[in-house]
Amino acid sequence: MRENPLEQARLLFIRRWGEMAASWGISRTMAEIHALLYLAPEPLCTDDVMEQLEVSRGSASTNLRQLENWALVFRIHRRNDRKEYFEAETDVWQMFEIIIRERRRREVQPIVETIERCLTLVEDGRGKSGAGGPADVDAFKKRFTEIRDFTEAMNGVFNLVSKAGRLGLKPLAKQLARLAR
Amino acid sequence: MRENPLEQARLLFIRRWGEMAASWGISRTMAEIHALLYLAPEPLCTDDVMEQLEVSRGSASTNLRQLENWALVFRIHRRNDRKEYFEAETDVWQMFEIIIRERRRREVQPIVETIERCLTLVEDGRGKSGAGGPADVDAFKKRFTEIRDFTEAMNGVFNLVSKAGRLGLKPLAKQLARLAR
DNA sequence: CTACTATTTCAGTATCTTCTGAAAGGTCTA
DNA sequence: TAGACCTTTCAGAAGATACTGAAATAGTAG
Repeated sequence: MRENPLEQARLLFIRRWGEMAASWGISRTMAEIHALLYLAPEPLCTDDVMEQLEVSRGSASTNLRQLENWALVFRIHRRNDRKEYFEAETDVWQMFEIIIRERRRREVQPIVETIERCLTLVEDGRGKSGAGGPADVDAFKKRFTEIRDFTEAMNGVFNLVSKAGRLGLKPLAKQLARLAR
Repeated sequence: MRENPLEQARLLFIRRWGEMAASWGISRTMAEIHALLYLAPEPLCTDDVMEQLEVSRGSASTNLRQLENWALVFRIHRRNDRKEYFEAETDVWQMFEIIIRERRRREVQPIVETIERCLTLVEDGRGKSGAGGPADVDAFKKRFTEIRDFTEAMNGVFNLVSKAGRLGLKPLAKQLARLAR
């Protein structure tokens, strides 16, 4: 079984998916479970996950719950079976949209708000005593403004790619042209 | 000094920038140093960094070195001064390009190569004994192919945004239209 | 060459994250 | 209501990451 090429591919992918996620600040085990389910031809139960990835019941439960909260994994109930089964979202563009939307909300929004606040503070500082000259104020304002403009542009790009990316480059170009008008 | 609005903005931004980076798998201190230098009106030396962020000499040295390796920070030498000073890249789009290019190389490329390898393995598995039916082979192939197509599309988007993003949406649309043709 | 100044390295430590395993909690059936 | 079965929770353990502080290294001027 282990030297079966399909099985090799499966294990290799799961391992690397976990490593990539880990380097982007997502728990390795959570990503491995996601990969396992992404490749599974049918829903798996908690014990399947525990067995295949060699993790404890607690870890499997917690990580499956998190994946469910992200809407990357769905809980499936079967008649005459008390167990819960899990199935992954398999639309890659949908996965992308979910991940970007959530991470933006949790991990980018705070800095965006902070920058707005900083711009307000900088304006407050203009002409205040001990605040450095107007040159300093302008320098700060420039730096903050540049970051804000960048985040706004990226925001637009991601929204667009989420919406039109799956359709290919042509519709993406069309949408973008409309936005740029 | 602490209640100076400019100073408040500076400290707030440095703190948040570090937090955001930490949640994306980049060392908090490294990001704080980067933010400190990004806002500094002129180059700072190691002792400035140690003092302002309250970190040890070892940490300052290591993190500055890393930022230099990323080309997000430059080392400056002054005549009649043995000390080294540091200055940040201040072009936000350039920062973006550097970060994406490096992280792609280090943390995305491995999974891309793995997927290619998986697709090869899957083809090897076709018709092999114990490998599951052709239906299984096709299912695996589909999942891997979808991820590969996605990564290729994203690759294109990032290259494009790196090149044309700073120019605004219009040139971006123009470039994209050319690509899509 | 020596003294002086600045930078790098690294073993030990601290901190943060994630996992484990077992107990507690839920839910269904007889 | 008891018993079977499954899931969740959480205190303690393990592991990963990053920091500290001091010794080693490197470079420069006299």
